[in-house]
Order: sequence, then C-alpha cells, then structure tokens
Amino acid sequence: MEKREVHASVKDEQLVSMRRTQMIKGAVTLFKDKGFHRTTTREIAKAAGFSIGTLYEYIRTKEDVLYLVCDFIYDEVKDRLQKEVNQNRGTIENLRLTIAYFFQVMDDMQDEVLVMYQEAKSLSKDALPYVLNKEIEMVKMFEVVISHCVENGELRLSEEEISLVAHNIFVQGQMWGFRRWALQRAYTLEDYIDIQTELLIGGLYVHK
Amino acid sequence: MEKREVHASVKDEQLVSMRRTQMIKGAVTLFKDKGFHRTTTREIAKAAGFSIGTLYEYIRTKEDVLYLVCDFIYDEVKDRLQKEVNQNRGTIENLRLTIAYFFQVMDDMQDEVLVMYQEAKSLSKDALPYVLNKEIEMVKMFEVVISHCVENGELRLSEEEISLVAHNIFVQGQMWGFRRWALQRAYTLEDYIDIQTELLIGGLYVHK
Amino acid sequence: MEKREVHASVKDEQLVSMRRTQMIKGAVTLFKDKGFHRTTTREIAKAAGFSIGTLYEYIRTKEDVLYLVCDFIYDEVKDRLQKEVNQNRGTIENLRLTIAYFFQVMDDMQDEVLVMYQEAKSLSKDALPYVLNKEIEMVKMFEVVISHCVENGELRLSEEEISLVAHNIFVQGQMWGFRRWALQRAYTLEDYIDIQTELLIGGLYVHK
Amino acid sequence: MEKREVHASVKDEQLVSMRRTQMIKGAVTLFKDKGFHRTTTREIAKAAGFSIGTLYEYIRTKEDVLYLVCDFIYDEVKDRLQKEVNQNRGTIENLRLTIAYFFQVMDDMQDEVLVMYQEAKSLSKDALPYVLNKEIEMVKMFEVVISHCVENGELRLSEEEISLVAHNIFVQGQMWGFRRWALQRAYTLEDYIDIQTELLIGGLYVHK
DNA sequence: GATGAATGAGGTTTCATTCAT
DNA sequence: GATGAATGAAACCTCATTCAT
Repeated sequence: MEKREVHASVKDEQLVSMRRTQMIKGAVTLFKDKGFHRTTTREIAKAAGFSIGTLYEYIRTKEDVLYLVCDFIYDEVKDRLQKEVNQNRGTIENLRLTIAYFFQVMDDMQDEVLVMYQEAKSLSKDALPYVLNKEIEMVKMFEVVISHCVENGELRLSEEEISLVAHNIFVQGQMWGFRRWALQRAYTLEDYIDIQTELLIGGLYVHK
Repeated sequence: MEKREVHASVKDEQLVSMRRTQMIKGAVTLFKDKGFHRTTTREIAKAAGFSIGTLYEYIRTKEDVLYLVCDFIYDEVKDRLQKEVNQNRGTIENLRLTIAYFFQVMDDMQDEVLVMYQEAKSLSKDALPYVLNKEIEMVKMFEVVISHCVENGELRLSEEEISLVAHNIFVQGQMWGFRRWALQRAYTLEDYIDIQTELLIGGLYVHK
Repeated sequence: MEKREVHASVKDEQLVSMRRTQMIKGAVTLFKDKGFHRTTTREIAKAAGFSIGTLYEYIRTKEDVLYLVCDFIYDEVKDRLQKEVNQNRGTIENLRLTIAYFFQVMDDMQDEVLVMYQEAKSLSKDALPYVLNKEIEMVKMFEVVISHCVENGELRLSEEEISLVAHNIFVQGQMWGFRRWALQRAYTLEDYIDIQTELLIGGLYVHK
Repeated sequence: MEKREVHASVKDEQLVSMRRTQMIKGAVTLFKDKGFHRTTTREIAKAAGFSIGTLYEYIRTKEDVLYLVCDFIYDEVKDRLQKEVNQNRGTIENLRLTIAYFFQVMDDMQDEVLVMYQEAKSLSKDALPYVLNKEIEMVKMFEVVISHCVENGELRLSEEEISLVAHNIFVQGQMWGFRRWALQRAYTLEDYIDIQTELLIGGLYVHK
C-alpha cells in the first residue's frame, strides 16, 4: 500500500520534512495531554514553533496532522522492529529476544502509542486503512519469526495459532502502555517481559 | 468506590432513571458511529426522544452523558460476568467456561465496548478513576477464578502470574472487538474462543 | 419554478418569517454600503438585532442571506408591478402608465435593485436560475401589456420587437438606479419618465 | 481627468508595462470565472506567469489589479469606438454604423465588460470616479454623433433627449452582454443590432 | 417538568501582504 | 528584479449551555 500524500503548499521538500517533524513532535505532546479533539490548530502551530498560517502551508486540514502523527509513530515502531527481526535466526531464543525488544520499544514510545490508539478512530475513512495496514505488517513480522520456530521444530503450532499468537504478542506490547495505570504499578518492565514471555512460550514447547 | 452522582434537576427518581436509560441508548448508537466529540448534545437529545432543554434537566454537562454511558456499559458487562463467576467451583473446566462466557459477552457488546475504549479518555479527571476501578474489579473476578484453580492444585502459578493472566484474558476479550478488522475476518467467535483458551490454559497445566 | 427552501433550525414559522425580515432589512443596508463580500456575518447579525448564533438558526450559509435578500427584492418589485398590470386594459395609455409606475418603483427601491444587480452573480449555481426566472417573468408582464396594444391595433410590432421592447423598458427602469451618478444628476424622475416614454412609444405608433 | 498612478517598485517602465499586460490578461480570465473577491492574489500571479512576490513589485494592493483591469477594458473599448467615431460625417447612416460597430465591440468583449460591470463597485472611492469618467466620455461620443444628425436636420431632438438617447445606446450595448442569458438565446447579434437600431432611430425621424 | 430559541466563545481555515534570500 | 515562506488578522460557522415561557 502506497503512502498517502499530504498536500503542502511549500515546494522545498527538505523544508517540508523539517517543518513536519517539528509539527509532529509538538502535536504528539499535545494529543497525549488533551487528545486530538481538544487540541486546537493554533496550539499545534505554537507547539511546533510557528504561526497558524505557516502550519497551513504544510497541511490542508487538522486531520492531516493526526494522519502525519500516526504515520510517523507507526514508521518509527516498525523500523525499529524490522531491524531486530532482520537479525532473526528462527530459534526460540530469537523469538524471546524479539518479544523483549518489542516490549521495550512499546515502553519507550508508550505516549505515542497511547495517542495513536485513542485517536486513530478520528482518521478519515480515507486514511484509516493505510494506518491499519501498517499494523497488519507488524503482526506479520511476528508471524514470520514464530513460523521459523515452527519450521525448526522448536514449536508445534497450526497456521491459525501462529497468527493469533502474533496478535497476542502485539496487543500485549500495547497493553503495557494503555493499561499502564494497572500494569506499571504492579510490574517493572523487566518483570512484565519475563512473565509474559514465559506465559506465551512456556505453553508452546513441543516436548512439554 | 462509591458511585459518582450526576446531578439532575428533576426530583422524581423513577423518571430520572427512565430518561437516562433512553439517553444512554441513543448516545451509545451515536458515539459508535461518530465518536463522543463529533456527536452534539442536540443529537443525543433527539436520539433519546426529547428536547435539548429536557436533556439538560437530567445532566449538567455533555461529559455527564459520556460518564453515564461508560458507567452503564461497565455495569452491564460486570453484572453478566458476575453471574457466571458466582457459579464457579474453581476447576479448570470452570475457568474455560468463564473465559468462553466473557468472550461471548464481549462479542455481544462489542460496539459498546469499542465506544468505551475509544472515548473513556475524554472523561474528566474526576470520573476516570471511577470507571477504571470497575475494570480493576472485573480483572479481579478472573483472578479469583484462576486462584481457585491454583488452590485446587490444577494450576501452578505465582501471584504475579495470576494477575497477569487475568489481565491477558480481559484484554483478549476486548481485542475481539477493537481488532475486529483483523480478527473477525480470520476467525469465527468459536474458533477464537477455542484457540485463545488453548493457548492460555494449555501452557499452564501442572502435569504438562 | 418553485421556491428554493432555505433551511431554518427554528420551527415556529411565524418567528422564522419575522427574523428573516429583520435580517433582510439589515443585510440590504449593509450590502448597499459595502457589498456582499465585504459584509461579515457578524455585521449582518448585529444589523438584524440578534447574535451571530441566532443568525445561523435561520440560515445555513452566508450565501443564504444573499439569496433571501434577492428573493425578497424581486418579490417586492414583482408584486407591485403585478398589481398595476392587473388593471391594464391594453391601451397605449395603459402602457404609458405601466412604464411610469415601474420607473417609480425602481426609484423607490433603487438601493435594493442596485444591490441585487451587483451581487446576484455571487449566488450559487443553484440559486441563480431561480432569481433569473423572476426577471423573465417580469419582462413577460411588459410583453403582455405591449401585446395588448398590438392586438388593439394601437401599435404595430413583430413578436421579436415586442420582446425586445419589453427588455428595453425593464433595463431602462434599472438604469435609473444603477446609472444614478449620471442620470439623476441630469434629470428629475418625472423628466426621465416622460422622455424615455416618449422615445419608446413615440416611434411605435401605427399612424406615425 | 488624469490617469490614476499605480505604484510599482520596479523602475524599468517597459518591464512594468509588459508585466502588467500579463497580469491583466490573467486577471480578466479569473475575474470572469470567479469574480474579483473569490480570486486570490496567488491565482492572479500564477495566471500571469510569475510569483506572488513579483506581483507585488508591480502593484501595491489587490485592488490595484482590479483598477488596472477596469482601466484596460475601458481604454480598449473607448479606443475602438473613437476610431469609428472619428470617421463620422454626421448622417443618420453614420449613426447606424456607429451603433452597429459599438454593439459588435460589446459582443467581442462581453466577458470583459461583464467583469467590469459586476466588479467596478469594489473599486475604492478613490478609483471609481476615474473609471466612471471614462464612461461619461464614451456616452459623450454618442452625443456628438447624434448632435450632428440634429444639426443636419436629420433628427429633431432636444438637448435632454440627445443625452438620454446616448445613454440608451450605451446601455443597450452592455445589455447584450449582461443579459446574455435572455437575449443571446433569442436573437443573433445581427438581429439584435437591426431591431434595436430600428426601434431607436425609427421613432426619431423628423418626417415620421 | 418540558420546550426550543437565543447566546457567544471559540474552532478551523483563508489569504493579502511582507521581507529575507 | 524575482522568489516564495512566513505571518496573523479576520472570516465563516458550530454547538454546549441557559432561561423565559
């Protein structure tokens, strides 16, 4: 799926890229605190460090900001995850590390992920599928890693189980952020990683 | 935690209760379609079947509607779950049934749950803890059921593991609704229940 | 052609009618001074004697105001003209009186007519035909009066000539308003009526 | 009345003249389609083939563009008319030809004339008299031609009648453009010229 | 207790104009 | 002389809330 273009009046692509980075940074902070709807475009402009007029040189509507924010967050998460997965050798040990790494990323970016989670529904019907697609791609990464373990004979899982385990891992990563009010009070990140990994993988070994 | 009172000008309590039921029903449908912020108070009044003036006889602010909606949904889910859990005898078989029942409830009420999930953040700092508390109580129900199994010797889990498994069950129930775009395309509810239960419990048996 | 409906949120039709009258009155004055585009909706509301919020209870867009203004002016002119024409007996003398009466109306309403003339182009593609239709109907009134004279044998004109004379009368009425900077400096209304009538009819007599 | 100066930062007069020609050409097209107020300065610059910055090297305000456009159109019309009138010998036949020629010019330039007609009111109090003056001068040309006929004894008209006939001719020329929705559906330009001329002059002959 | 007309703060977006490069 | 990014005043319109009836 190709990237959705957000129209900018400004021609200089480097400038566009720079300004948008400023914008996204400011917007994430605001959305985190007040949500998308309660944040005004003026606030976004101010947080980004430029005027309201300038903001609209780089987007067409307020919703464009939300899209850019979501797009950015997904790309960031996906890129980080991709790097880890690329080194994968298909062993259980690798799966453990991938999960740990993913949970770590979700911890680092929990504010961003929370924002995305709560505001993605405000995306237009146009933009939503593009964002959901990114999530599907990430889930697929986990599927690939798990499949390797199955092919190696280290795990015995049906196709359907593989897919669902991948979803579970993904959601458990997000949980750490969006249920922080419960989980981060009770567990350290390390504990959370350890216990979830054990619960997930403990039950999957072939020889058990 | 005691129930948060929403002020009504009208004294007749039965009337208040009736009007609020109408209101919640209408509001859920609207929130489902357009979200809390994009729904106007006029629309809520209309969907409830009375005038905007009347609406404000039963609430003080728009946010009160959201609170009442969230409150109602949680109560509904919790009540249903409570009934099931009350019959529980503390066996693995009972745990399976509880999970199946919970997932079924989450399927029945997926629109409502989705609404709550996406809009709860718009609750005031005042109302949010009360709603989160309800969630904690529900997670505790699962903890109780699992604990029984541990006490029976059918499962071997630490305190920390019990709590996290309870969270996992809860979130997997919600997942079915808020990731419907992926899950409900790939699995029937029955399959989802079966596979998730197996993945959850399969790894927890003492004798495996 | 049926009347184009302008949506009002308010139900009470009498109230709607009253408020719109206030609105039109205020708007005409403003449009006269500054034109449609330079007049703000707030100014219209203020001139009408209510708040901006109230204004929008009676219209949907600013353009609706323009439409209502144009509609009102045309109706006013047309109604007045209709009354005169209804008494018509089809003689040259009647034609003279009709022209005089029309020019008098155009003098009374010259501000309104000027507004309509200059701003009608800002009407949406949707509303314009409806307004133009009213003009066609007025031109037809003149055609009827002239035709009677032809049928009576008092004038000898082809169909095409009748139509064009009707247009000329109509435009000469408007001229008095929109070229006031030249004409009203040089002629009194009475002189204008006399001379134009003579020029128009003088050349049309059968026996001349 | 002397020409109103529009300030240009650029000194090279030839360049100024060239750029302004480009500008006027582009602006006329835009004003024709969308009107003065709905046309942005950026669009004008683009249509003229240079940047918004450059546009403002040749004008001081947006209204200057309108003035230049109006000025240009009037000059064009007036120049063409002047050439014809200069050959005039003061006969009825010459008057006929002048009218025919003028109507032809108004047909050629009907878009431009329409623009001017609808937008002239947006000129500042400063610029308007200058433009109106041009119109007065054109009307005077017709007065001169008609006066010649009167002096020749071919027509018998008072001073006041001469002036009004001149106005009528002028407005009937414009009519062809601004009432095109009615007239150009019913008449060819030739028919329009013939009938209007006959109606105008038919009634003026001395011997009739 | 019910109604709905009235309010106006505040939201998003546009666009004429400037000025550093 | 030419460019186009930046600016911010000001436009249109919405909608939560009130209050007289």
